[in-house]
Amino acid sequence: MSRQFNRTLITSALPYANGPVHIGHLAGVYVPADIYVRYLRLKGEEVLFIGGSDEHGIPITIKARKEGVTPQDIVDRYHGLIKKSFAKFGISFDVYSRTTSQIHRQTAADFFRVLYDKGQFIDQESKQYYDEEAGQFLADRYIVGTCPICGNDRAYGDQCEQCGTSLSPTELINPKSALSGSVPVMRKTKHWYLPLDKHEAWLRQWILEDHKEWRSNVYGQCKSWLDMGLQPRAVSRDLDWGVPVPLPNAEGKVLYVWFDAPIGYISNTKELCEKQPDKYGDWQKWWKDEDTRLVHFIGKDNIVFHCIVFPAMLKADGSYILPDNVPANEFLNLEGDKISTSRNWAVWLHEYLQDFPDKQDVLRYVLTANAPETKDNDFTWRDFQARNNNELVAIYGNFVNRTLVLTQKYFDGNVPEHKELTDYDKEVFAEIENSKLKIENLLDNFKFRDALRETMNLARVGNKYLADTEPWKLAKTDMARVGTILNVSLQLCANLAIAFEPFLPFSSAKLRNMLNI
RNA sequence: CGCGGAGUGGAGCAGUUGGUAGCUCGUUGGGCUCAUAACCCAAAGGUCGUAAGUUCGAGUCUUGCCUCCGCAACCA
Repeated sequence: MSRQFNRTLITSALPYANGPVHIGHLAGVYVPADIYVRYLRLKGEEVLFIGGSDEHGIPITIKARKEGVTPQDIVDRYHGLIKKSFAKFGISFDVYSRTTSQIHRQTAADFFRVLYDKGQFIDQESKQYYDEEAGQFLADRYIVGTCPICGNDRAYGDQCEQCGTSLSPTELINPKSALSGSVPVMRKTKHWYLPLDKHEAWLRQWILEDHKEWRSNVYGQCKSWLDMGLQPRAVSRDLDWGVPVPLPNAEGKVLYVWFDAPIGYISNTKELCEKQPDKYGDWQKWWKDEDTRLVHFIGKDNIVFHCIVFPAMLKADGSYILPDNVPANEFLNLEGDKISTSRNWAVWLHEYLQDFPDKQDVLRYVLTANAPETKDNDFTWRDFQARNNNELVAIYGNFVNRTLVLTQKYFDGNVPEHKELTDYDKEVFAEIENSKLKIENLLDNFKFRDALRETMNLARVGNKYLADTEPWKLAKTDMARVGTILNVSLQLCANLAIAFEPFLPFSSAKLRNMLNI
């Protein structure tokens, strides 16, 4: 865990391209990932930040069917919107691509083929409901019927939401397809499975023994799965939207999105490296060199896929490195209610950008200060306003403003030289150095909320310094001392611009511009 | 049914191996006036979801229960 690496590969969960992205996505995954990446870049480390849209899977086909357009239309629309939203918020991906790209389809198919040739899959026939009208097999979720326990007539094939009972589709009374409303029939189908049970032993050692430092939510979830015993997991689906299974006699079969999507991290890396080999080098050094540190930023709903399934896939191939950490966040609620795309209960990023143009840093600040790192948190507009007014503007903004105004007033905007330093002045510099160490330590441990608070404390030091030294009074008697005080304050501002850069990149750019650094 | 995470002053969060409960915001009072909806100082405010247990002593350990979120292997 404390070993040294030469470079870091950061991935952030691929957002599913069936809708726009909202503040929950930002708070849970993209802002923390971006802070971490910017921090590593500031330290001069070699780092790559991978993002992209997840564009396959059943829900996209259903949305397309509903709207009477093609799945490609749907993902084109949302991929564009999502990519633009992230760019506007300063999420500094080195690449943001998509799983419908040619290079991804090839990479995913090759990945499957390698595992197949190595005998890493088992295949198995099963019976499954088929919608003859829609012409496709139905996932449990898309079969609706009456719950045999409570009589709810809107129970799903996997679960009744009214009584909470988990069901199998065959238990439903009067099952109907959620797609067409027709009565589904049973059909035989064949699928390939990744036998996770065969990977259990090393997963157990790797996670439970070698990665005790993972966050408690992540570690606990993994332990739970391992203790229950892993089962083979299907990696293909009967669908016409996805990466075709690269085998003869596999018509109508595509790779399961959860097999396909994480490979997107690899194909997007490949795409970037092949486009700019001089800058990024060979993609394989990022995925197959033991000196590379791999970190996945995700939400809590993705833990099992990133900690168990994807590592098992990588291990089954044998030539890949495994993630060193998976800092998963919990969820963000909105005004006391869970965020929901289907109920349209969310703050959509593209709408925020319209309502609050050039206020990206404010949202980045609020979402980090209240990040759901250990439990679900609530986002409220009241809190948003309070944090902006009372913290961001009042503490940080005001300190910078005070310093600049005083410098303008007494030294025509030129940086005054400092004379002899008092103990207090030296204390301020010591405080800067001390904060730097603390902030770095917190960021190294993915404690972004605490790191931001510590950074804000440094701005507090500045306000207190001005209040205590009172340069506006000294201006009448001792201009040299005033110069020293402002010199110290300006240096503090410069350090704040750097310390805040990972959190508030737009503000820092502005401040550096003002300070001419 | 099961498994994981969480439940700490008005709000949001910390609380390392058990030993007088901390931080930010808000509130109240004071100071200051260079400053952007200011800043600085001080105070009030919590028997740590609940019931029991272990202990000289528990927010911190054990057990039961309640609430919220996630997972539960074909939603992503």
